[in-house]
Amino acid sequence: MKMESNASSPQLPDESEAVTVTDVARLAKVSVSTVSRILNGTARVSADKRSAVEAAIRTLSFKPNQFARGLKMGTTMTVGVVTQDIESPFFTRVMKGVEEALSKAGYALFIVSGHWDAHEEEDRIRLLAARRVDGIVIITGRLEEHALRALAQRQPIVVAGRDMEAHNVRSVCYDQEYGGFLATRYLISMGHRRIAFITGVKDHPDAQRRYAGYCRALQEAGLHSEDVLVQQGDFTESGGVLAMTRLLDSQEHFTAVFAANDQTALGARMVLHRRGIRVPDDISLVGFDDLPAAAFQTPPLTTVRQPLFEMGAYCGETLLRMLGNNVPERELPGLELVVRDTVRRI
Amino acid sequence: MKMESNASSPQLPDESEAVTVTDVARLAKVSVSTVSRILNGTARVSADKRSAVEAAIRTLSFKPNQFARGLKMGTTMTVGVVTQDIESPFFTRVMKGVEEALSKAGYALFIVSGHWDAHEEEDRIRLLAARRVDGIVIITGRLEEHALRALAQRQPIVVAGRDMEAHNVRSVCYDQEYGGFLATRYLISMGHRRIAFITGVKDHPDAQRRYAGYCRALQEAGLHSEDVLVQQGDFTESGGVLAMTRLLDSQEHFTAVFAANDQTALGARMVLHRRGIRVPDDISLVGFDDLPAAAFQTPPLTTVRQPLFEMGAYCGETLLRMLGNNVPERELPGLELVVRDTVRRI
DNA sequence: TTTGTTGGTGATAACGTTTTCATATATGAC
DNA sequence: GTCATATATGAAAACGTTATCACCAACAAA
Repeated sequence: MKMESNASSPQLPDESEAVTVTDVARLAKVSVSTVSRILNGTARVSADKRSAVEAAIRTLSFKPNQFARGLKMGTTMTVGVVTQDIESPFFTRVMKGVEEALSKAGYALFIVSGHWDAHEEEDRIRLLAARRVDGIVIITGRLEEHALRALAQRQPIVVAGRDMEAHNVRSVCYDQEYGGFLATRYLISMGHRRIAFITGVKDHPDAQRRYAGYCRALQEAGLHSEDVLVQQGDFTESGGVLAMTRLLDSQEHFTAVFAANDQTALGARMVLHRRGIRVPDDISLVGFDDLPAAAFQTPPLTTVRQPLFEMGAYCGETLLRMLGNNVPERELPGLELVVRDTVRRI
Repeated sequence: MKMESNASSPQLPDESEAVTVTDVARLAKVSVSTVSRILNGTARVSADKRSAVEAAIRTLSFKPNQFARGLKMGTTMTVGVVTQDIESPFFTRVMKGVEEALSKAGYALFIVSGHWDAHEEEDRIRLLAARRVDGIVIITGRLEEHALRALAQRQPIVVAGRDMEAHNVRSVCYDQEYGGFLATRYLISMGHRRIAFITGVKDHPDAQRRYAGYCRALQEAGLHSEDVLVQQGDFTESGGVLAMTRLLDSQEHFTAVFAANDQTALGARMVLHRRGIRVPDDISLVGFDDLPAAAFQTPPLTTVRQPLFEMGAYCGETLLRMLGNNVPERELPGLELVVRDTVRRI
């Protein structure tokens, strides 16, 4: 059966459906110009012709060919979204915000993934450019600033999770240092003194800033950070598993762990459970991001909330404005500590 | 600053970059036909002209306009993917598989979301059709079969998580009834007799099939399903919370819960934790899907694994074949029980 | 020399829109 | 009744590609 249908259709199923404005015009007994005018509301036409055309459009179920339109108008009503991992809850949360803002305005989204590889990322962005997208939203990419600047000559770019200003480039980001500070200060306020830290991806700006916040909070409390309590993670669950294992095996004493993001915290949490160490009774844990899943952990995870969805929506709306749409600027909520059940007072 | 740049650019940043084949032809001192021939390898051209054209393309950094090409050729090298929730781990796992298969073959992905609303879903699919995508992958949509059949006249469709056969339509799905059976039989084999079930979205075929499997396993063991132990869920965490709460409040006795998917299980798990009920010591729990997060729950969740990524890749490759590409057929692994730590023998 | 057969090339006609320009008709002012 | 002025319409020219056709060499076969 599969073979049969496979062989039988050398893909011309739509040939019967090649309905164009000319067909509509012919059926409605008007010129193509008139049809186009009605389609775009670009001039007034008499009521009778209008209804005739609308009827024709309906009976033929005509949809204007976006390619022809894009070719003629130079605008594609399409924007590209660049992510690193189409599956990561962090990225999808932001993407959902972007989608919300843009699809409402009639834009379609090309979603491409750089898979954390700068080379692949650049490649994908080129693909977007070749498809003449009207704009691009990049979610914490790995591209250099100058590359971004060059890209921005073709179409406006908004980048989330980075701080840069250039012609045709806007950016949104939260104060990651402050977030790290917030989490650590909270742990200190709950009586913790020896606080371990599991870092994010090496060299990633966000990871570095959160670490800086951790250090500052320690310092302001008269404590000092100890290298032996800082372990390298990579923003993934399994990275958290590895780091937590090293921490435990080091035999160092600590009463709390601050993980650079929620996924890392989840990995760490699992190792603790495996070893029979209770959270928060034996060790306290705080994460970062407040992913939707954080609230459903056992126990629910205390974490620093980044309004990711709002950030995505903000990006989308900013792009819309750069594209000439009139969208009001959105108030962006800040970082905020969400206290749940993984920290104990000692 | 924002105002300034906002006002200054009524979006014509690429006007300087409007380089076409004509420009290339002029610079290389050949005709546009020759340029096109070189671009597509559609006929042989002399070596000297070829190198001249290639040099021109490089110096102008020319990228053929996909719109013009699409208009002329009727093929867009674009496929649409329709999901219900761009953020749900279930959908993103499948999507990642689709992306893997298709982007490798040079296709770009339009990703749209129906938000669980049949009306919106149809609307989005129309949008895809207007953009003349070469094919569509639908992940467990809500559309009626006849609507799908109509859509398939325009372009080939592959639908994941449904079982239907039609002209220009392929489908992949797992035996959900068997999955439900597998989970329930396992619980029975571990000595459980009173097993609660939290269902999925009402009327959703998968949800119904899993329930059927649950009933069959019970029956084959000489037990019978009791309505009071079956609670309505909706495939989300909060649905699981609600259902579990009702179950507990009903004062019915049961020793195990089978949740219609992992997200539901997570919600249920949280309620149990809140009430001080231990898993698996007091109550056993099994989920469905084996989402990446399931392994990182505490304790790690016993569940029925659906190879979602593989299913997505299979869909992508099937579509590729329907589009005339020569891709070998992939062996699709079946459902499988993944035993972790949330079920206790009694 | 004539005739056919290549292999390489350039004009030019599509593809399906939107937009400009010109034209016909109706409306009013003198 | 003539002239200006809207108002509605259609013909035709883009947009940037690819594909068809026709052409011109060059060369082999007669």
